[in-house]
Amino acid sequence: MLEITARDARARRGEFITSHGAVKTPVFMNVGTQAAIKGALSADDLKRIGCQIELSNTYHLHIRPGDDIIRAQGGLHKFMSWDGPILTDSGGFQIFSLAGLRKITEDGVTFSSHVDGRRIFMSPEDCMRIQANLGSDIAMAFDECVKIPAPYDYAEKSCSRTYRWLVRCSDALKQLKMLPDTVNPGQMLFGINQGATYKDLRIRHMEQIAQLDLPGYAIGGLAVGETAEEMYDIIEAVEAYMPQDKPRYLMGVGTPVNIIEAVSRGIDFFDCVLPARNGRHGHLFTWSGVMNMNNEKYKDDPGCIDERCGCPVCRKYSRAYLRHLFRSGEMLAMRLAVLHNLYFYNSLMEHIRNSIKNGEFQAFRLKYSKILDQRI
RNA sequence: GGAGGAGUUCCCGAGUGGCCAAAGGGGGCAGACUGUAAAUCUGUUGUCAGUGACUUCGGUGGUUCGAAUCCACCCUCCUCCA
Repeated sequence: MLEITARDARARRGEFITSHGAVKTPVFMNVGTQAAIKGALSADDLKRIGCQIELSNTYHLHIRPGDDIIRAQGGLHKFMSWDGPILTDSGGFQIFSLAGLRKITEDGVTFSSHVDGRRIFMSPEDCMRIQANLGSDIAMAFDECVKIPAPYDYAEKSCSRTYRWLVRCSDALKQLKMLPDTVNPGQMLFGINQGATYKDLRIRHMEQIAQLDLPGYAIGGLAVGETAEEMYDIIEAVEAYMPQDKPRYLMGVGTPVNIIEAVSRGIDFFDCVLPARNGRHGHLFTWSGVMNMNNEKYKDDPGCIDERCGCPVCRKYSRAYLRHLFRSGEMLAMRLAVLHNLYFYNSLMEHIRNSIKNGEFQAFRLKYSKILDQRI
């Protein structure tokens, strides 16, 4: 259950309880695919940058080191030394992004491992067993993230298969949680809405999965090539059919503006690789827009990244120094940039939550939804 | 003093008569990135003019329809022998 504590139009502020603590929503989940935040951040760093919940990946951890190993180490929380909530993504996105390496059937998906090429079969039941071994607080359903644009026929077939897979996921996880040695008895399953850009498919699928009364629901398969407007339209269409008292998670999204726009359409959970990946590449998010720290114009800039940012990096280091670190290929460049970007994202969410509480979200949205994605 | 070798566009370095403004790398400049096969990938890097023109391969002359490439002399550097 998502306890909703404030609303501003469709935007909601709330609290979601997991076995590793409460999550204040809207929330950004910090992505650590392989049980690590790329950019050399530790679990301690996550605390410093205001991370509420971390996200890891079923497919990646199954391949390496192996979910059995993580289970034997006491589960993912212990393994990576993070005692806060964890959501594990199912590998559905990898079905999409590793398209050249896989084959999909009703039973499940056969992958070639991107690590060593060996063939791996994963069914919805396997996916749940793996996530149960990891012991995450939220397990994501095994879905197919369909490529956009997709032929209607294919999207429809894929959708109904994803629905059947969801039923199997739900049944499998119930069984797994009843085992006496289950790693996380409080593990919850979120279902994932699909349907490419077809609103009728999206809505029909959402209606179907809502009936399973799962602890949360995600919208998947967006931000994969369609325009932002198309994405917003789909969110609006689907949101009307999502249970009010359950968290809504927009998977893989997005830019700061994407997030604000999605919150205004009723979304509560987000995750995205952008702050970490772009940070590693020198792109930094600020309250005045996005800057490329590699640019020559910063070579002698004594200011910090963003005066309005309270992150540990902005309190200490100049743009000139950061640019030097990037130009020199120093590992510290990435670390500092990712620290800043994730702090920025987490603090963006905090601002969003506060503005909803104070009834100022629409003003906040008006003020920032143009400038935050702008290049400076 | 003698004998060999080398000097190429910001740097390293390929090129030994036309397809060469000149491979490749580095460096520089810029762009992309949305449930992470990404510390990655892409573009650009003589000048001016938007197709084309002009200047450039140590220097100066020469051979040739045509030279970074061949010849002569000069300058600089390296190695070996005295």
